[in-house]
Amino acid sequence: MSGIVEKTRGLIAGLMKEALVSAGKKGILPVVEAPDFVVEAPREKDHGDFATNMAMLLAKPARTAPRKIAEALTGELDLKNSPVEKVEVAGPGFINFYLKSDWAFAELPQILSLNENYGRVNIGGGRKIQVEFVSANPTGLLHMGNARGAALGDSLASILDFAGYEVTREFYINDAGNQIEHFGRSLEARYLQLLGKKAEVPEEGYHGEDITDTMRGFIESFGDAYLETPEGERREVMVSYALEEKIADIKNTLEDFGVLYDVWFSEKALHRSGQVRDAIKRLGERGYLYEQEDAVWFKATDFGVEKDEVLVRSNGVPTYFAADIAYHMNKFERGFHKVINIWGADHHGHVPRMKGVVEALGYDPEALQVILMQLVRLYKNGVIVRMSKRTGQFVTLEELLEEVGRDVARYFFVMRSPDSHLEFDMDLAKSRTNDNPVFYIQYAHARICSILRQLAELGRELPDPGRVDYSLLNEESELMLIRKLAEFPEEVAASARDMAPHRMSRYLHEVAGLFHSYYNAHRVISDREELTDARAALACATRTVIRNGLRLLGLSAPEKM
RNA sequence: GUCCCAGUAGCUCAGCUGGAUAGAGCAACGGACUUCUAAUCCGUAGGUCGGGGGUUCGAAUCCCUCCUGGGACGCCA
Repeated sequence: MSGIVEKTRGLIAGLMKEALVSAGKKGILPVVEAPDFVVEAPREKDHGDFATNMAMLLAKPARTAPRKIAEALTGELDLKNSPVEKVEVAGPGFINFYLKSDWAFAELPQILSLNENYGRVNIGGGRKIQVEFVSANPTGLLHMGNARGAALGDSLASILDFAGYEVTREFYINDAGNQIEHFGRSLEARYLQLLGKKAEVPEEGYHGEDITDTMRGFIESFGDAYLETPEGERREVMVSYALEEKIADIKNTLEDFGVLYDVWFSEKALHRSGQVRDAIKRLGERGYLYEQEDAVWFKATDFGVEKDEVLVRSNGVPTYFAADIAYHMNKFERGFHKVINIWGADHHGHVPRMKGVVEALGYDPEALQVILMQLVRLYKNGVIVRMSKRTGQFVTLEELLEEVGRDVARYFFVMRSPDSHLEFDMDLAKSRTNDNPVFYIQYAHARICSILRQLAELGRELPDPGRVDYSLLNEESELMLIRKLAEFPEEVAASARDMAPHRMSRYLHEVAGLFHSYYNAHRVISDREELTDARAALACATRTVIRNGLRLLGLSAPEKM
């Protein structure tokens, strides 16, 4: 399950701990607890394959200069039966480990035999985890911000799944509340207008062309049958007709984007089933509610939030917040070990009070993790495109997919940290040239496929991974590539731990880069049969890692470009 | 006014649970296609890590403060 890099790291950490104990016993160093040291790959290749900062961390508790400690520790290291070739003390007190060049070879047959499962790790231990993302208002089309959330959430879910969690992808449908009221009035107005009556879309309503389109379809089915129907009833019919259509559209668009949900959760259902009422009741029983000016308030200030929050308005209608509380109570009742929400940064004020609610309900607030993404700025022809809902002017996910395609769109959204304001350069995204970073990775994959095709044409079968002489892979670029490939399982674990898909996109870019360099310097297919076998195995392993990584990001791995 | 995010090469961004000489892509400049796909590679150049203080063996990373940009502060969602 764990790769050679992790094993070796653990082995070195073990050796260091033993050396520390040994030095303590002999009185070379004071007896001290092992500090929280790291064993990591140094940036500089000259600093060895692994390095540890243990000696520097011991300086204070052992009251000794770090270099002196390092010398003492290296003297106690028992390197028999280990892949370590040489150890050096360097810099302010680092201990650098230089390994035998074949130390990572064992990973290659692992990659080849595990194939599409290579990189799976088990930090999740099968625990249930939920990722709720997009959850856009079902009253309109998906915009660039939703698209970012979709790419991010889906990739994160895939990564968590690969890291050993049981993942549920969920979309919360806001099909109740005020905006549905506005939605209904907007639909009604368009309906009346289309039938030649006088009507106005309310100021706070929905002015987009899509609303009109929807009502055109409605009229095709029902004609003017609802002209005389009482307003309330009429709007209800229209809302339910339009929601069905809108939600289907959203679902389809997301599917085109490669995003499939396990659960579509209706807000309205929370109200109908009484869960909103139950959640409020539970908060009341636990003493976190009070009444003031006919409204029911949640004591958010008990949880360090600036202000208390209204749950039930003075007119008796629960707020959005109340429904959200019921929703989260429902999530935790379903037994999720962790609940991840992906929200736009404009909702950041909602985070502390939501965590407060989770605690008030009796759950661990840390079990709720919110990833806030900053806004997307769209550039077209070098200028920023202002997107505004009021004017109905924004680039939809549908349009984006038409213009740049799924792979490019998804890659652009996950190549940046959610914390950064994402600059989406439409011209760059549309370019089919080497400016576009997406193809760099895919091209490496396609190149490998091409090599393997040629081998097949030559009638050469891929060697049995167990029978390859990997020691023939002794070029510098080969060793670097192997090492990078071997880091894949750790990269999966780190991406899951940090909830950071952009780590994966960067990693894949590095793998592709190492392969491209290698490709340009050395030929895989040669007349040396053994060498060809070894290099073909390496190429094949590279393809596996790239393919698995691309899959986690929801990108295709083309065999030809 | 309070809070959140960001400020790192000309541009877009990594790195931020403190570690060695701060990285990548693009753009610029100079090279490499009779050889497995040049959507590639090799090389050169490019930096007061927003400013200032502090913490310590060591700070892009932690703390304080100021500046700039974006966002949030509703009985909206």
